[in-house]
Amino acid sequence: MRILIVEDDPRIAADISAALKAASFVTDIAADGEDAWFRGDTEPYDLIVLDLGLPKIDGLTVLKKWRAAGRHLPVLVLTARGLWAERVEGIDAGADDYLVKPFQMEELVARVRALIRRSVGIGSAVIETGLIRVDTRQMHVSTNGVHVPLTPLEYRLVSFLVHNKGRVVPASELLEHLYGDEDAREANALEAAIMRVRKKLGTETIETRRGYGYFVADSAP
Amino acid sequence: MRILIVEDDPRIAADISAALKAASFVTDIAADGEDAWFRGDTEPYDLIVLDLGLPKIDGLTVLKKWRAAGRHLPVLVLTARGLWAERVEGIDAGADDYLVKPFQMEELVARVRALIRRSVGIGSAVIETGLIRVDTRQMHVSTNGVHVPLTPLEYRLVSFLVHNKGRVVPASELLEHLYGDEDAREANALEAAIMRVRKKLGTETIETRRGYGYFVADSAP
DNA sequence: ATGGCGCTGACAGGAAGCTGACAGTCCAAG
DNA sequence: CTTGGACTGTCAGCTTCCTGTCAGCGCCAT
Repeated sequence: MRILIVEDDPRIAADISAALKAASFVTDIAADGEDAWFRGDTEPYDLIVLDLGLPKIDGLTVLKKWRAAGRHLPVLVLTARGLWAERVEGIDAGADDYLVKPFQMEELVARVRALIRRSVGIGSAVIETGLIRVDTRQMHVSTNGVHVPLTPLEYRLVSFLVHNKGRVVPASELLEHLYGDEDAREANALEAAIMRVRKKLGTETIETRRGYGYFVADSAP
Repeated sequence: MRILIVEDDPRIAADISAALKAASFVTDIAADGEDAWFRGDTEPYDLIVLDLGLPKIDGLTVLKKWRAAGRHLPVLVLTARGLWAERVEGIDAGADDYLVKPFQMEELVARVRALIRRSVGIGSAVIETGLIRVDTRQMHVSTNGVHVPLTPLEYRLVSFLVHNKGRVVPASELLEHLYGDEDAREANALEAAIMRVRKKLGTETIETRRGYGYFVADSAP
């Protein structure tokens, strides 16, 4: 899962980024409205954390532009304490959730997880398919009730596929969502990762649809 | 389905081409207006993605020439951000849809699919005939509710025939739309493909009209 | 009946994907 | 600062599957 953090204070941005990375997300940072607008239009993020006070272009304006262009990805808005006007405007502009500054990182991470789940139509923090079970809060994956330790990359891969269970996910899409824009990888890196996951979770968990991508079956069709 | 990409930046052209190929389209690329004009006049494309800023002949001029010559295939125009004048001119010149640069590939692919459906008079992303059902977004084909896995070529074939259901499609036309101009094939390759599809979906799904071509029955006559 | 169009099974070249080995990088412990 | 281990990208070789070609057969229309 790849997240764009839009925040002009580099310290806060770094903090948020660290917290989200620890929660197995991939993050990019945009420090001003112009950059944010461009990236949000170009890259396929799963969520955007948007601070409103920004140089060049205001956060709300950027949000409105995205919505006008048809971007429907979840946006979590960070707003200064007590500015109710901002909040109302945010709702109108198409924000999906808010967090009032200052906030606890834990809280932010929890909301991000919930928003992403909601955006793919999953209610619970524990996602199950016929073969595996992913606890998104603990970042635990288990087969037959047995916990299987995964490396960060492996977990990101499994998590993304499970969030998109029942759908064939093209390799290109996986690459885009598993890696930030600074570390583009070749397709083979993905194949290697898939193989490593299969070794741990079993060959059947991830199916290959030759020519299309990878597929994780949904338990309840 | 065969698509002409008119774009002078080779990187962007390659990106678009890759995205469309992943969505089971066949693509050719034209890097300047002159080449675009010639190909658009010569080859039977199902859609054209047209960038406006081009060497030799301007994109709008090319579009106008095509329209003047009576070509009515769908054209998706790529326009630079904020150039409203271009947009208005594009409408006048006969563009069917726009996309403002920069954009997400997903969005482009979605619009291309929609335009192609519209051009054959189909509203939904799921096309059904009496015997089969094609989900163009997931690239799924099913008979009697059962998903039938198809190889890329097989899917392209079925997709094209289903988009043209109720009409006899000559073999020559199939060849032109299933393959790019770089990889021309003999007629027998098509026959082999037809046979493979029939093995998977049933002999009745594709009828042979000897001397004329192939035919997929429409469900609602 | 017969010529030709279309069908079919076999085969092979090549592409897509898999796998094991290896090495560079990063981080934590000493 | 050094060392060791975990993680992961890259490479090379291999396997599997896709698909075009060929050769031969069957069936339809005249």
